[in-house]
Amino acid sequence: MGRVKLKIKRLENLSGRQVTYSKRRAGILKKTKELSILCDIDILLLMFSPTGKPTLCLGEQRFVSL
Amino acid sequence: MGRVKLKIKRLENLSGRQVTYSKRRAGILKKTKELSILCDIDILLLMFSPTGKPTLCLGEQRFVSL
DNA sequence: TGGCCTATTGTTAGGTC
DNA sequence: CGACCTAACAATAGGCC
Repeated sequence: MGRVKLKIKRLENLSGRQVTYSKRRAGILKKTKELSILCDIDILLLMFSPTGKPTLCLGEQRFVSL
Repeated sequence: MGRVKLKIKRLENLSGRQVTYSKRRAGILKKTKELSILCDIDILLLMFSPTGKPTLCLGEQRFVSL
């Protein structure tokens, strides 16, 4: 999606990785929460930003960025 | 998306939850892998199906359904 | 359950502030 | 870094096998 189609390979630019990370992280967190509610299931999601900052998501609970 | 807009609330029908789980799980797993590759980061995703079957995904590695 | 199909709605790249 | 905008492209609900 987006104005241009991205090839799924490592983005060479750090700032580009951070911007893409922030945007896509929001989308994945949203889908994760929706799935946990729709299907009434447990989901654990832990990811680290390109600079190492962790984000933890436990189902429909508010996600925690440490 | 889809033919009809779904309200984000628990699906009352078990078979419906399983079908939705299967379809959306595939989408989330895809996005998780893309993000780990694009941004060169670590991601851990663990989720349980409506019947309790776990799926573990570690970044770009092939996901493991136990 | 899983794959295919397609109308519809959702996500996001690039840019600006 | 986050919020907002919007054109493009992607995910998916429902249906059928």
